[in-house]
Amino acid sequence: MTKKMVEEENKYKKGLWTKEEDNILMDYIKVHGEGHWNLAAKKTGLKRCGKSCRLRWMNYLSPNVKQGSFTEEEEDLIIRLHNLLGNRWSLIAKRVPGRTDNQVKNYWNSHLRKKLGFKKQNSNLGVSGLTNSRTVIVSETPITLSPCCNTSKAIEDEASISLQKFGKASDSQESEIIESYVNSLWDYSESNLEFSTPDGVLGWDFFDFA
DNA sequence: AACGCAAGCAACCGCATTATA
DNA sequence: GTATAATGCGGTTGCTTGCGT
Repeated sequence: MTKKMVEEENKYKKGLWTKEEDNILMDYIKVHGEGHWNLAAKKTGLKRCGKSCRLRWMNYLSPNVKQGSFTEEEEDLIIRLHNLLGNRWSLIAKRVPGRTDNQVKNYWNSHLRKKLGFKKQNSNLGVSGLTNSRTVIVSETPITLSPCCNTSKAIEDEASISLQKFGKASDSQESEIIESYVNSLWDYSESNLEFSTPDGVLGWDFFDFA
């Protein structure tokens, strides 16, 4: 390792944030607002990179972040959203008020995955091809669900058609489609749901996004 | 009391995407 | 159109804490 590389590595502090660092960052954001994290890192004199400042604010310091353990309602919501979206933590977090993607991800990995008997898996579910099958593809044993609701199916079909229509959609287009799809499905599912499964393991509607 | 182990979580890393010059 | 910087995301790491022996 060259001297320059060592210098570069020592430029920024790593590890847990101290109370003092938190206060410095909060004071800065109170005055200047969020954003421009690299500038914030420089101006505050914190030996942290902009990325680290952003993460600290987003995941811990922001008044919008809810601390403490997850409620049953939140847990329920996360499970349902994960079944719809896969490991798209930021999308899931947007729908769990006060929770960050990191919180949701940690909670899923440390509590829910175990609880539900999910295998560890690399998944980028949720985007590249809605199918008409209703299969849980991330559980130990795939569960095929019987389609029992025309409205839900219609919403799913519409999302599928939209995605096909765009062909190779850009990420933002795709996100938009998924967003509206989830909204529709979510609104719908709030008032309905309880799909039957052959073994009764899970009681909601699942879609195979693979 | 001391040790080892596992769980939980904060933070880091690498990559992708978006914005700006 | 291209290069560079900034931001966002998801996977992973490693420290802390609690529990069992």
